[in-house]
Amino acid sequence: MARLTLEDIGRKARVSRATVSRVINNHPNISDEVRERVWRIIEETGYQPNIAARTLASSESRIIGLVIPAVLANVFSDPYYPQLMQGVAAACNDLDYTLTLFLFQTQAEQDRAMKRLVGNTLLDGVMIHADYSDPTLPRQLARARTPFVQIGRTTDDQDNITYVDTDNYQGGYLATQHLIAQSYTRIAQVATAMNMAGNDRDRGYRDALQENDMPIIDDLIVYADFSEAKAYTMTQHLLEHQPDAIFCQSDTMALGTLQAIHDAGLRVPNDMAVVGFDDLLHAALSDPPLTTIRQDVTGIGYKAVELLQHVIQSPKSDPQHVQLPVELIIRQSTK
Amino acid sequence: MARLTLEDIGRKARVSRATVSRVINNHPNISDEVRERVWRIIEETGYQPNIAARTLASSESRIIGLVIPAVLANVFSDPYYPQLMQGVAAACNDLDYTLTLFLFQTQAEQDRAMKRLVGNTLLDGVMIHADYSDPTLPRQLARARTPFVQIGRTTDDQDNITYVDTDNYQGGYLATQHLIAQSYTRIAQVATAMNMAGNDRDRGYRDALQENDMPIIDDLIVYADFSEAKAYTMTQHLLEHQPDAIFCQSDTMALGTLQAIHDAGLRVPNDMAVVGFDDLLHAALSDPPLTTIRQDVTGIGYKAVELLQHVIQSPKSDPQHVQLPVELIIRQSTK
DNA sequence: GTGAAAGCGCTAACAG
DNA sequence: CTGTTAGCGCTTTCAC
Repeated sequence: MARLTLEDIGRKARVSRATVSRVINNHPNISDEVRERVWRIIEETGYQPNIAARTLASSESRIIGLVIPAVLANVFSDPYYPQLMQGVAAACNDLDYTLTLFLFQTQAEQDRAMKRLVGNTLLDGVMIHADYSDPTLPRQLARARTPFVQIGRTTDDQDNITYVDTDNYQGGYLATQHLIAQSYTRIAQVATAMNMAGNDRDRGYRDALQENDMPIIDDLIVYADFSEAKAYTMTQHLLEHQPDAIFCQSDTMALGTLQAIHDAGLRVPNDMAVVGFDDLLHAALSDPPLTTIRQDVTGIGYKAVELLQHVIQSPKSDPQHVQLPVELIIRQSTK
Repeated sequence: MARLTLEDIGRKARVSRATVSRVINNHPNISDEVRERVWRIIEETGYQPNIAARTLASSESRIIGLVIPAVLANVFSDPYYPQLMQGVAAACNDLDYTLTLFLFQTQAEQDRAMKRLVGNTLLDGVMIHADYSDPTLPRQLARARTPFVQIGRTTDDQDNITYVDTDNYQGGYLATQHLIAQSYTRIAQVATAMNMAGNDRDRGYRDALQENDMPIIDDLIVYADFSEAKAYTMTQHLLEHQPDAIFCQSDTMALGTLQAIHDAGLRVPNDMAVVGFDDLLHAALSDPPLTTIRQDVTGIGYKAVELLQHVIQSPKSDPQHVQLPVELIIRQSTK
């Protein structure tokens, strides 16, 4: 059987195609009787509107895209992305959007697919996952007037862009404050460079120290680009300067740090406290279980869709900047 | 500026809209001169065809869907899904499909969204991730004549359905054969029930034993529904029957098994060998690193798209059943 | 409150 | 080889 059209439903319900369309789209000014009759036929027949036709006529598809750029896709084994996508998917289900996923592993792949993305009349809008410092995609989208929101930030100026992000500053601050409260005095940091999340966490760390009149000691700050191996090495350097606590900007790095401390013959938390960031990975399973900053990744995904919906509906409204709260999770790696 | 249409390009290139369409769709019988002129204008203007219009006119969208049903989404913290999606995404990029993702967490969510999926004129086809025994979705899709392929299998009869799957049988066989080759004689199994993957792995286990004239001992087979905790408990029972090796149907369960063995005061691999399955999770990081069966999850995702493309292009052709090879990865949990 | 009719931008015969 | 024309199935004025 060929697929039903509005015309067919109209015929069966003895009304015009236009009326059926109105019923489906909940227009006012339809008599209850007709409305009911039409809905009954629709249910009976299992009629489904043709989305392409609807999109063509109304230039609204209720399809949105999630873009995960090449640089980031490598990290995809991390539970971060699955969680993010769960949040995005949940919001799409709730708000009746269909989700398209653009996942790139190489820059070449991304460039090739960019066209499908940027000039795309099919998507009502897109969410792009941004970190590190490449603002190309956001710029292209802005130029093409495609509504979009950013998840995370680039180091670029972001004032005119709507984004959701974890409150990284607060995370760094809380972690450090917690260590200070436990009377640690030489609080080191395993940081990351060249990304906004890291910058913000670092600012939180510094502000917490300063507010407590504690010095910021350059020797107690090392950079480890998010990898466990690098964190291991850098922690070894750190130990020469005798910290009594270490704030790691990610749980993955904290694992390397824990290992380095262990291999140096020191005990956590007795000789050295460690705080991580994320509470995604093995934080609870590490030895000892890691005190860390939990970020609400699912919430970020959900919020991104809500923001995008807003941008789609009111393209002229002011850009919004949402920071989702973080939470200090105290386990056994600090006293 | 309003978006360009075929008509606009035609005007600029001094040809009809139909000709432009032909150029874009690589039709033969276009003079090289016109072809070149049209392409130049397209490049210059950055023209992008309207996908909705194209879909409406041709009833082909080059959009496909990936469905991950409710039961499975809970397990989403597992790196299995990210890897699968990487494969799917890579294939979509290569084959020029746009990917839509349907990710459900609850049955209610799924039911509500089902309509968007099943009668959907927008999707050329869908891949559904199937395991456990719910054949509802495949049936609905078949009824709606939506081209689809299955990733994994249900316990339902699947002869008339195209699917990709890991060669689970071979995995169970290889794992067991490896243990036999190492001269273990009382080889136990931590299995899972009610799912095809588990059934197949179990068959491989049994066949390997039988081919080597070794008895299948019921007391040496326990069931642990994929969870680490359950595996821990069941392994404790197992130990009463003095196995000298244990094949676990997943790495996650193997972690529980390792723990139980450790807590019983036994050493791996000296007192007891352990083989896992997946090589996804913490297999290489466990203590000791786990001998396991590696499955090519990314490959599964990639293959699923290729199969779907085939089904879309030749709906009448015979269903295909693809089993991807597995690989025995030997680490320190076996001698 | 409902119908008629004009398009949305494209593809695909059918002519020539 | 290229242009003309008729839809694809829907939304949306504009009448009544």
